[in-house]
Amino acid sequence: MLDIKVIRDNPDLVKERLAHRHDGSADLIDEVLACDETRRKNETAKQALQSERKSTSKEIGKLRANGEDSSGIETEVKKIGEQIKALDDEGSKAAKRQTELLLNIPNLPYDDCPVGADEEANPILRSWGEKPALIEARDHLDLAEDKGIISFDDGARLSGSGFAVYRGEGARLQRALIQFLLDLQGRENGYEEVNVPHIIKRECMEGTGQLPKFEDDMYGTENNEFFLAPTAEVPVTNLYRDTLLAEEDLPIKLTAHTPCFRREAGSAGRDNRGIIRMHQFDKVELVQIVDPSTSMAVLEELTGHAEAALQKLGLHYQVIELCTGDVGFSSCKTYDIEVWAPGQGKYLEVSSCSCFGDYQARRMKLRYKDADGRNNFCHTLNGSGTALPRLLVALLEQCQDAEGIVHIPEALQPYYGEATL
RNA sequence: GGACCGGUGGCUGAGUGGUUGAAAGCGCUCCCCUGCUAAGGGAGUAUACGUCAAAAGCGUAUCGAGGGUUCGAAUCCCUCCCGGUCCGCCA
Repeated sequence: MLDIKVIRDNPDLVKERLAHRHDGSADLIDEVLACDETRRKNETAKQALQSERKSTSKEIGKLRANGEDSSGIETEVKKIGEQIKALDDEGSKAAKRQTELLLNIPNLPYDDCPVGADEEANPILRSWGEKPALIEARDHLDLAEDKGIISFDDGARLSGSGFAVYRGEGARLQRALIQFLLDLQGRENGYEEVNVPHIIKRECMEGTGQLPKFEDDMYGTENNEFFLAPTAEVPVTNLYRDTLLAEEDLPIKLTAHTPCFRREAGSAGRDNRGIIRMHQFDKVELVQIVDPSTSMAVLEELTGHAEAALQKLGLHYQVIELCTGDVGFSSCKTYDIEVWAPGQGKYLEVSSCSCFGDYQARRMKLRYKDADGRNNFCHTLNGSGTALPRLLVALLEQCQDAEGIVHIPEALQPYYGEATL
């Protein structure tokens, strides 16, 4: 969440930056400030009374020890106690409201973030590779059906729409991609591979900013105490929730393969052909926890690591930057990597590489002690590894030949074991 | 799931209602002494928030978490969480 001190000190700047998001969040700032003021006023008054109670209570102790009468002071202190309680109630009401508001206010877009209203305004930064020359690219659904590798009927039988079953070579191909990605990021790029629970506590979801704002998009269990992870970013980043790191521990680099579960409420019909948008999909994630001074450089590095996977596979892609109106709730700066899907005739987002600044770190109390012994909030970065279904779409559609044979990229062959599918 | 025992500062560990934010030891930091493969002496050693232009200072809170009792709680009561051990169950 945003630092209340920053809001307090630069309310106009905060409002101006939030206004670029076009989501109404800037309007909440005045109420936050009002709560903050009430809270602090009450706290100061309360502390003065507590101080009085403390010293007077000690007097009582002395009087009693000497066998003297203390009933007069006792009623006095009791009154102070009641006043304290009243102030406390009012103060904590303001504090609660303040937190509630802050949890619903998004991160400030970084100051070099391109200003724009929506995704139409996202600039394309670069592209890599060439669109494969194909007279008529077949859709991944055609290819998958022909080869019998992905079944939506099976998925529907088990779980309904939005679920798929990968069979035979399809299951194996996806597994090969996962291992390829984990080895690339783990062994070559120096990330620690972790295997984490997929069912996680509410506080984890709040830590990384999925809750309370996006509760409807999550699968919950048991009175919404637990949630199915919508992305590995949640459990992986929360590994360090409420911890104090040493400066030399940074950066922490983690990679994980997990399934991701999303309700995708309200997104029916949008980009959802085939396996492009699923309720459950696999992903290989990258997370770095870094010293704030390095976070922008790390974002570039992280994006490079995600790009490296596509380059090794020889898949054509482009990198765009999200403008202020499109950048995610917790993110202050985001690059999206979009891979070319000829069967769809468009680019598909496979990786979203974001810097969250200290926004998540504040929510989850993730700090480090610097060389001067001061505690600071870390910056968290999440270079979304790669969404497997979309990668699979791109691979099938880009690597097909005129006969519908899919030529497995060389880098993947050791994992898949065949040259064609 | 059941039973019992625990959860105190970086660590070990005192402390069962009144100057205890917390003894002692260890560790760590700084200083002093000492010419030698070591020892001794001294000082310091949590975090958050509030107050302040800021630092210092001051104040408040924090002894797993949250409630309660009380003039006053690490200490008593309730709920929950976590750990250990034993039993049951189990991929």
